[in-house]
Amino acid sequence: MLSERRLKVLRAIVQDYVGTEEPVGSKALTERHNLGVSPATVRNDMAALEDEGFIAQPHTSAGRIPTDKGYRLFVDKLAGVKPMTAPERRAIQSFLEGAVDLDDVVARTVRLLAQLTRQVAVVQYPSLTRSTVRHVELLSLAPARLMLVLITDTGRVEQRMVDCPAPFGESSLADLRARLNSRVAGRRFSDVPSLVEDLPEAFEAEDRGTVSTVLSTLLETLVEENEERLMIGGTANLTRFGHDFPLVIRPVLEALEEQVVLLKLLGEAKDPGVTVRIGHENAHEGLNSTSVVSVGYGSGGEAVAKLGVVGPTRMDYPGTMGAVRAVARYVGQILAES
Amino acid sequence: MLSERRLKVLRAIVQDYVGTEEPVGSKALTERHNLGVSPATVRNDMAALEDEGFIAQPHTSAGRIPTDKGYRLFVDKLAGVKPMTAPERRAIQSFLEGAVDLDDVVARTVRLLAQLTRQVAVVQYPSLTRSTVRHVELLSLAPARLMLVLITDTGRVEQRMVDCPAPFGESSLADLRARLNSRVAGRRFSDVPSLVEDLPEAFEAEDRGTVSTVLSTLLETLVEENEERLMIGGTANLTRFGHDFPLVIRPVLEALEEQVVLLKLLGEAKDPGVTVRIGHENAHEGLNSTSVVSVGYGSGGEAVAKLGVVGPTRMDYPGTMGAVRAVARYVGQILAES
DNA sequence: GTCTGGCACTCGCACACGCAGAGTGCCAGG
DNA sequence: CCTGGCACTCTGCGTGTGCGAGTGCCAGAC
Repeated sequence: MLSERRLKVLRAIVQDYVGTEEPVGSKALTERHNLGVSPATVRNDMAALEDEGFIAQPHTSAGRIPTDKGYRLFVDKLAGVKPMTAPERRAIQSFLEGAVDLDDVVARTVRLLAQLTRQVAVVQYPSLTRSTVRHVELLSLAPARLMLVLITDTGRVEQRMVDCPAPFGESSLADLRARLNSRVAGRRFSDVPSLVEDLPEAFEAEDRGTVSTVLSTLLETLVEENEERLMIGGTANLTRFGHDFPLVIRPVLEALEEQVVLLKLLGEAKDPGVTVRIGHENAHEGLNSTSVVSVGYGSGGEAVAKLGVVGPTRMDYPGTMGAVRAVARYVGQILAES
Repeated sequence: MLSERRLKVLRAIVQDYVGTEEPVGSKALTERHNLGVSPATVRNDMAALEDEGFIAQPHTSAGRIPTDKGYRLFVDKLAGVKPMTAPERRAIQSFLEGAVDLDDVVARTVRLLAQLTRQVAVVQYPSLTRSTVRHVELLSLAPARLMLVLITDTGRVEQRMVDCPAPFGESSLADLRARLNSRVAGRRFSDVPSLVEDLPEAFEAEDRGTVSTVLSTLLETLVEENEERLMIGGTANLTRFGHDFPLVIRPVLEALEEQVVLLKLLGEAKDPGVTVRIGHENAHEGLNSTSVVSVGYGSGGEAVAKLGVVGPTRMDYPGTMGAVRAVARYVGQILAES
């Protein structure tokens, strides 16, 4: 077990390194933090921390930098979440309040997060699978062609074309529309399949084919996981990454373009609060030199999607976690209101 | 006026520089292109080209690189558009054919363009202002709250909440829906305002307020220029930009995040064919070291939106122009079919 | 007139060298 | 267990030098 002072040393190293981006040595440490001991003592502590794998030196006779494991300890034990100041909160709120629709909410959230954290922001659209149906609309485009429009409680709209096996009359259409809505409106997506199962039976034989087609299209839309979309922003902040540029940011940019990767990344974080994944804790190789700070957000009490930021492992964890948490909270409020 | 051979020299310089990314000297030129003259002669030609401002040397006694003006001449006079090969065309087509909805078409187009050109791809969503209305749907969410859904011929769906000044009955709603659609379905957006102008008069006094509100919301949606969206991709290709990294790509990334900037950029290109804007021809400062190759595309004969790529001024113009043109053509086809 | 070969010149780049500064590990003493 | 001291090891930086690529110009050939 590490002594109290060694933990303090680790914390000081992380803080200094995050601030200066340069390996920190024993002398600088004692000067900037009043640890009450001499550099030599700190050196011993550092040697111990290095043995345990919390810090490392890039080259012999250079200062130390934290390892992923060191950051992990720092995040878990040594640092809290830095809450936003009152002016910051007000700024967040007023920035988000101007949004006119869901796209706009997401877009503003991305910009906001990117600006606050000066990192790359990722915001997942409120997920279909966990939200509820507000309305299902059916439009007749041609005798045997319908358009299915699904509206969710988060304001998201999905539409699909449906080619009917047989022409479908206006009255049947109105009937189906009414029945469908009375059953599924306000219900959770996951409940929909069982709720509409027996619906075709209520129709004439000639219409059943079409009804079934409509229903299966609806179900497809609901479960279509890969339709989960997200928006990213603040990629210009990657240029702040470090000095050894191209090699580091290339894979990051590539990973960011693979939405599947990002969705998986966000999805893996099961923690109800703010989740931090540091360096190699991220499964994707291109993100091995980054940390991902994410959190769920939702319109009601429950989380329906994730948002977060991607930045260098050398980041201001307390500040970033505070910003991410605050933004998630306010986005939730905005979504609940609309 | 420049002699024929001098133009050939310029062309050779551009081609070599694009290939090698290094300043090209007189000796290398005569070796790689059979110009039929000696290096000394080429040197004289190069001096002339430099006097005219088509090429420049980064440092005394280094080779020459083309200037923006040089690239301009190259694009205008010296190079054609390199058509795609048959296999490439097939690949484009089959890649785009799998798309399920408009978002997917745009997303696939972006990926495709980025891969083909190895540059940053930008695709504007089919613009509202030039397309036609397929259907307008009105849903009652609460006694005095409606949702307006607008579906365009390009498959785009826009929705807006409408708060009514007074409760609005189901029958009035059905009436309004029917009247609205009979007037505007299939019409161009620009014609809609005059077509619905007198619509409130057909309703009872108590409903007129709501009808007017709905109409103004509809018109707002139609003209809302800033709702023009676009998708970008292939930003990882920026890492191929050059050696002097951060300084160059930082402003480019920033410009790419400003959708307004990009939309203006695409909008400025009035040419019906492929438009190329080189270096300082781009108004935005951050893009002064990039070239933008863009073209309009559309579902019918007419262009409804733009797409293009952003890359270093040192790019393969014929190939890029070919790829952009080909992709635009096939996207147009796909949109027309759906 | 135009092209060519030759020649002297200019730079940028890569490499070696040396030096200062920061940081370390270790040890003996408080 | 902490501290001061000491010898050692690196990195980074500035300087100097040689090499090679490329240029401009000029006199002569076609």
